[in-house]
Amino acid sequence: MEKQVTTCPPGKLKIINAMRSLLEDRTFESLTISEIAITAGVTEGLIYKYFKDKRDLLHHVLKEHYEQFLIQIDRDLQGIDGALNKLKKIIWSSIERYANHRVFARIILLEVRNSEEYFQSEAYALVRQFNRLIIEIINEGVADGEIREDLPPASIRNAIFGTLEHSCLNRAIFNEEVSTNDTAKSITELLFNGIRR
Amino acid sequence: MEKQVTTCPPGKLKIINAMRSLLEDRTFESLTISEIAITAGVTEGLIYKYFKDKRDLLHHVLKEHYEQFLIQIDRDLQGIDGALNKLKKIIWSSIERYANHRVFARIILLEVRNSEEYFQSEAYALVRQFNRLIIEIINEGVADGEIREDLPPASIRNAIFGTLEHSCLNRAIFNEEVSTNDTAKSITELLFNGIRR
DNA sequence: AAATTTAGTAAATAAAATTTACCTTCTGGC
DNA sequence: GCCAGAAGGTAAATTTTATTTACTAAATTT
Repeated sequence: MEKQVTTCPPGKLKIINAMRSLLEDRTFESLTISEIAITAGVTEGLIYKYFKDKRDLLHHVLKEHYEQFLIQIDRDLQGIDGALNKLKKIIWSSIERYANHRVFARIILLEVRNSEEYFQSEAYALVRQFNRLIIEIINEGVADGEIREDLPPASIRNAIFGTLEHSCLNRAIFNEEVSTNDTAKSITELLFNGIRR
Repeated sequence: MEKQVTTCPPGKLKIINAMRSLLEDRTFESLTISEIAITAGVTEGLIYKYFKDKRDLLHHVLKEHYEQFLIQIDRDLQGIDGALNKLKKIIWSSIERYANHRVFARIILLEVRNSEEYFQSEAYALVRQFNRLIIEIINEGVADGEIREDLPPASIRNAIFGTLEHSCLNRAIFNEEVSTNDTAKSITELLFNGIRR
């Protein structure tokens, strides 16, 4: 009956927040455990109490971000009908997320995919979940005749993800501005109707 | 008058080859200088004689790969007319390169973009050069009426690069097979004509 | 033939990550 | 009311890696 949330110990929270804040303008590799500990105001040992290693902490931060992202996507999709409309909304929401959460964008686009452990992490499980959602929507669109049936759904998903990510790469790397509405509009237009005149 | 090639010292060559070969099935982060030196059959110090640090060596390997890639692209484009035909060929050539040169794909898709130094490297200068080529072709296509003029060229480029890269990500990460012809065909179809039925 | 550069080694140093041993406080069961 | 053990935390040692330094020996230049 009780709220079984097992509230996060303050030290752990401080570590996570320090990591988030340091990643705001530093690369993962350039951060040291000592630096993270100092920023968090805890000792280095405590980091290893809560996380297997530096990467595990990174994956944890990503997981929290991704959970928020999925919750928002879920909301955003409420009441939207039709596969293309759903994809359009997902494109918009994703851009919006990358544009306004640079740490999230940097972690997922630049920092995690180069390690094997990531693909065993809970964060990656969430990514796969999002992937499945997209594939479902594409299949729905093909079934309804909204989407061409001569393209492999995986290709369509790759195009959507790839275009989205590449469009936000300069934001993640160089901190360039991204106009969510304009970018989402161009991408949607492009992917839905093609570049051919 | 002489051939001014300043032939590469054998030790340097051995280091580069060791790096290439280790990256075949290991991530950059997981490699140690000591391991690279042993594989190359040289001492650790020699690596620092020729390269600023571990990353500098990585960038050098990428640069060599990218040079080969650009030479091949140049050849592949010979005699091809029309912006869409050129883009089609570039898509095919890129997929082919990623599919058959996994180390190249891994380095550029997974290992370099997370460091600031990369964007100062000679390797990145080559990437920008390729980028400009694509933009030129897109502009040519718009001018000729082959490509829609209502989409920003940068968006089109992002879509092409992004889709290409995402289509080869599973190849780079999980060593999954990629059929160059099928993949190139789907991507081209998709980007040229859109996913809408 | 002296002077300098080039290719290379071996050992020291520095910088990180990770582990270990320990201390305190709180909590549930007797 | 108390005590065993878990939970939160520290401080210092250890290990692992990257990087630097000081030094040969051969080749090249002058």
